[in-house]
Amino acid sequence: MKSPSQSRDRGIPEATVARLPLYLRALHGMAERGIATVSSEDLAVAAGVNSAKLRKDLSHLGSYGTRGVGYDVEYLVYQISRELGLTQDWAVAIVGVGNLGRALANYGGFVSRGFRVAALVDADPEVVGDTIAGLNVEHIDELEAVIKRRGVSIVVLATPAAAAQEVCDRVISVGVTSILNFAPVVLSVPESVDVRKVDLSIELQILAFHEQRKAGGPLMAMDSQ
Amino acid sequence: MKSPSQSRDRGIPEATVARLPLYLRALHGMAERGIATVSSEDLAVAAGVNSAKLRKDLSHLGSYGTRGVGYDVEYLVYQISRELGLTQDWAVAIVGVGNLGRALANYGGFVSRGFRVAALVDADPEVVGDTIAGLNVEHIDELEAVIKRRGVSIVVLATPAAAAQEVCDRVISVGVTSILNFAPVVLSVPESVDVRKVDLSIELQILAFHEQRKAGGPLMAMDSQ
DNA sequence: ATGACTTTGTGCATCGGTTCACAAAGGGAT
DNA sequence: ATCCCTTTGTGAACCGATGCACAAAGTCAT
Repeated sequence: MKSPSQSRDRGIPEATVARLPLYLRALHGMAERGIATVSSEDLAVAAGVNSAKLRKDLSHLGSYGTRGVGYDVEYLVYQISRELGLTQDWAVAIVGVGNLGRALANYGGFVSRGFRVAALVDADPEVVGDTIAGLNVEHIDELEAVIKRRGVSIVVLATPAAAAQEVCDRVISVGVTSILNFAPVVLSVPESVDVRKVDLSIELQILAFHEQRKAGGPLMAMDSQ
Repeated sequence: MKSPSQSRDRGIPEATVARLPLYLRALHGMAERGIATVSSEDLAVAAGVNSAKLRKDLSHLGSYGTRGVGYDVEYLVYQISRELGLTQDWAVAIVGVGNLGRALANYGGFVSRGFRVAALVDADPEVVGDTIAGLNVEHIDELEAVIKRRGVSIVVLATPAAAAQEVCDRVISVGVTSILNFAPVVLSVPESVDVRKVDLSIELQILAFHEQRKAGGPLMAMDSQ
């Protein structure tokens, strides 16, 4: 039984959660430029959203602004970081060290946000043993052992589509409950496991849809295929 | 036929558009396995959505199913492809040939969907002139010329954050209206330009949020699994 | 202190999207 | 043809998210 409760409501809407990292990014930029205080209007512009939405989002975390003044940049950075769980350090494993896996391993954006690439794993004997981004690539046979040994709690799947489900099952079997999937397949996982997916070709297809509409529109019979 | 305009209702909801590529992927898999006909229930499972949603989505394109039977796989592939604009070929330019740009250039998922990487562009003299994925890397000074010469209509930004807005402005100046942005910045563009963004670290942050909550939020309730 | 001014936090109307649940439409058997 | 079975397509209720608009709460100047 969950009462509305007078304290912090822990039921933060998904849509809000998805925008918090955006605010955080904008705030980091401001902190770097020495801005101490920011209004919802300015922060909204920097994050590319509208100010009412931003205020409502922040209000889900608590009442951290000062009326007539705005938000303290440092303080807000801390509050959002804490809410997102970025005040602790997360060990991430990347499985699949092809072009994409390599790019992810070298991507600076992770480290700067409390994420630490703690392991690289691949099946190809050609790359196992290589050092990428300062890390030794380990063999897929070691997958479970590596995950346990390094305390990995988030796994990034950058394998070929055909291998993704099996790797997924295996990491779940050793307790991983958060997966970021780049393979173009629908993973089937238990309820308790969180999967987010990024499909590069899907994004392009959505762009193509809109582009087509702009270029031709409904009554454009150029489609003489 | 229908009241307003006799043609297909062109107002397809965004949420539906975003799922069409998912259905398409599932259908391609089925076609390969020789499945001729599929029910909304089976297709929904394959695409990872619920069947009512799938039927409503498809109903926006038209009435392509047969009651009591299901959908013809080949026919549905064609209809969705056409709707998404994948029956034509799209020339894509990738700007920024770092780790990520390279990964994208080599990513097979594009080609297989009517997208053709038509140009690679970078600012670093070290990589300009290299051949990657069978393409010559051209200098950023040539950006506008290359885009016009190759008929590029979709640009993928894989540059450092600091360079993204300038490149964005320049490609827009030569008529590009669809941009896929991997740089962690909010691009400012005219109304008429479509930007989709993929931010790898944002996805991880969302996972971290949920992971933290699972692991025991502020007041851990410890329910007995 | 007081009043003018700024900006937050939120109640409320609205909108788009999801899900339910069922009538309508087809196939196949007799 | 008629009946039964399957599955689509969709009206309608529901649900979460968005955006407006404003009272409440603070700052600053005098």
